[in-house]
Amino acid sequence: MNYELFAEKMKALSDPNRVKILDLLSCDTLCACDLLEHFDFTQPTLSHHIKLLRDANLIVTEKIGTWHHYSVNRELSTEITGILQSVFSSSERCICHTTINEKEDQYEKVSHL
Amino acid sequence: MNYELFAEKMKALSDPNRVKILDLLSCDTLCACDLLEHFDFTQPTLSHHIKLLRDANLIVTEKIGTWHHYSVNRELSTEITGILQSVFSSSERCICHTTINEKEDQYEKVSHL
DNA sequence: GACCTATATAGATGATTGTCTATGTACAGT
DNA sequence: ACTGTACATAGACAATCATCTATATAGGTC
Repeated sequence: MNYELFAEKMKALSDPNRVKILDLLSCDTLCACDLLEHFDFTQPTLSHHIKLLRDANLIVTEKIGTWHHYSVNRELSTEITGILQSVFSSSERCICHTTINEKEDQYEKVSHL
Repeated sequence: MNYELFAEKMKALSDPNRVKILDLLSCDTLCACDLLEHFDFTQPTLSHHIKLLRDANLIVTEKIGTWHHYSVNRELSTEITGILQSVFSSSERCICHTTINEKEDQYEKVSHL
């Protein structure tokens, strides 16, 4: 697994407002103006959060005329939960199964994302 | 769900070094000095990361004499993946199922953590 | 008690983050 | 073309973060 890439996804989820955005989008595709009604911050701040979520591939955007329709990327949800469980559960490449020298190599090479 | 609490767990996972710590601990209980061999930073920095992981309840500590033995809290892993999936999948309290006025109330009340 | 080892804490510092105001861009209707 | 609306970008700023050095604490050993 690539720790950097996974940590980036987690960072995108590390703000309560962004989690709320995902939760709001989980049921229905919404535009920015619809989302904004549920928050106290300004439109540029929402735009900033949406950019971070989009960069992390957690949401996808469809432009229709002036409106942008945002929806969650459910594939990434299953991918993230899978990686999370692999982090928390023991595996062959775990330290206790490798010598000190083998270990670092493996941590560099293996990549899930 | 409580967005704040969940985001805090995600923030604890948002650093690649902390993810690696969890992965290292996932197979075996380790002490700080064992963990430190796998990183380039100093002992106080490791201590800082461990504190954040412990505060988030992602790892537990058992003191035996001078040594501290750290291990992952697997219960929290399943809890987090469950919440993550509920964020990404639609539910009854989703915006499309509630009126504008009902909605904010529900987001305040419901709590999973 | 003196010393060593394992870990935590304190305080400093540069980098990153969340938010704001101001402005830009892109499309629609008149 | 002009105006309005939806969203993005730029730049500033205060707060938070990851890291460091220095020091403290706490448990062994002699």
